[in-house]
Amino acid sequence: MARSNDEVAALFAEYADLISITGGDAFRARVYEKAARAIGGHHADVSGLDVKGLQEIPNVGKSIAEKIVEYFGTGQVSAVEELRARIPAGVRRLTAIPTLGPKKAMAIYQELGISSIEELADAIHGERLRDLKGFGPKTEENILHGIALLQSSGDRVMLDAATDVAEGIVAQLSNVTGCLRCAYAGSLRRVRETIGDVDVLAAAEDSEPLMRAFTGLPETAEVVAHGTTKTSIRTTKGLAVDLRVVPPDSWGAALQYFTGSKAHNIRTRELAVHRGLKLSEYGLFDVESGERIVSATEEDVYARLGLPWIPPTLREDRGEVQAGLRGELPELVQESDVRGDLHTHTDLTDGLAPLEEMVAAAAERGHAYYAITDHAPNLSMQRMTDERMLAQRERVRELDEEYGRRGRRSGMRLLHGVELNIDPDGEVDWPDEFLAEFDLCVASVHSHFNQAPDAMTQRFLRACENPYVNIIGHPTTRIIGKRPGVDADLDAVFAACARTGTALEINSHPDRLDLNDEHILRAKRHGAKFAIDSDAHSTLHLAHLRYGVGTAQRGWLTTDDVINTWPLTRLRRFLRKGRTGTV
DNA sequence: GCCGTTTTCGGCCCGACTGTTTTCAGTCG
Repeated sequence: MARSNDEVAALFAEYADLISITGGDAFRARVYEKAARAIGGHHADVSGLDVKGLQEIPNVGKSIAEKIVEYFGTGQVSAVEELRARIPAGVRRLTAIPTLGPKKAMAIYQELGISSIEELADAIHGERLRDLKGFGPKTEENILHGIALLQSSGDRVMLDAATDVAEGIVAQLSNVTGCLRCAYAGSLRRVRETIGDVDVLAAAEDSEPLMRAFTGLPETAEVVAHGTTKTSIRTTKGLAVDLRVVPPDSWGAALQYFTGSKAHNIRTRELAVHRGLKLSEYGLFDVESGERIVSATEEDVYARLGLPWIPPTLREDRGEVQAGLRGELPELVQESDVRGDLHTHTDLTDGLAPLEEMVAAAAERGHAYYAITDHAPNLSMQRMTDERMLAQRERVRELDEEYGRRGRRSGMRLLHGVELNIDPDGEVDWPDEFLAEFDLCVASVHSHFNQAPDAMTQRFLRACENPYVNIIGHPTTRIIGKRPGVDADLDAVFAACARTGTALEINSHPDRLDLNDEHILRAKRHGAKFAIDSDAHSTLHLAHLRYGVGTAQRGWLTTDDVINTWPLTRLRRFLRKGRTGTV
């Protein structure tokens, strides 16, 4: 939808980086960063706006508006091109390494001529970096660690980026004449947190028109391999996409095969062997006669193996086949089960949209309830005060009345909450009296990520014991490919959450997905409850919930585990926690 | 380069942490 917004946002983010790297005005760089964020999160497509309309977007003034118009008119922005000409693209790539910012990247480039991560690693191993002013052995160590972290996510892309590409391609191929079915399979269909390449599957009698359409897609930058059953391309953004075309009657077996996981497929093939059958991407066959028994739908294939259809998010060989055989597959939580979002921001702190716009967008999504949880004062960069928070609450109450009046079907109730900061001792921003007035409190770690494990564990336990803390936000604080999760005794934390009635968040932002599937499985065994939240900082982020739901499914969660699938009365009871009569 | 209950110029988020330095620069959230 807002694809051109993303293009412009990426361009200005790059421009901001280039300004920083070349030692330009830091304030100017920040303005472009802010504009990039605002444009990326803007609801309307910027390609259709004129200079005047563009200037209505916060942090977009005359100069930036004109650059946007220039971009859509000429395909580039001359100011950006000038800086690009001065700095190799690889230098900017260096700043993706954690602990390596624009100043160090420029020093490395100017002094040693290094403009790629590989060259940098070589220079460190050759001990050439430590001669530079401001660089020492520890810096080298940190950079190497950062490179390892960066490469641990490899060439994998985030879930949202891969989903956008895959859905776009599926939509285009579905329109090709002769295409009977088209869907993406692979790790994307299983909603893994990062995606290596996208597998698209199509059913047709004749593969030729589909293959031709595929290699001719606007997003196709390079055709890596081209055949009648399989074609591989690389998109303009560098993502590898495979298209496989199968005969219509093989659809189910092929979809099952290409969805994986490998471990799940091995398990299902074993099951087939035990029954004198053979399972491949072409179908389920009788070994004796060689005759194909079923292959048209996944349901047929699973049923013939004595299994119910297994949701793709469970197909990781984590006991789903055994559970299926016993008829004990969980009834997984679905996106449509989610009644409300319990962690969202507005422009009162670091969100992009005003309260009214966020609430309207939430209502548009059909939520039955919605919580506003802006940051609290201890995250000093957010400039929150008691007065601002109370004024926001007034406005939330008014809006609640307005939206609540729309009745049971289309009405939405608003909760006024807060995202508290859990300090190194496990304390939060406000005293009990003030906290008691919120409808709910999310509490999260935002700093001091490197505390010793014992201290970190105590910090979380203390927060859980707080009778006003309802949800631990993005519990491990990891950022995929950038920052590992905190080191704490998570089992102790999960047990404390279960004991105290504190929910664990499944933060749906594609860069976080925190808790992840494995943590969810562990926490569920402790009896903890969960909240699937968007942590939206713009109206567009509200849609991220789908990724949180997918992650929850990978953790085998049902609606009983997820507090924001519950009716409001049951949710409110949970939010009262242990505090009734204790204060 | 943007913005305005500190308002059309002069600020702009700010404090902590780290590693490199002998008083600070760079990075991060």
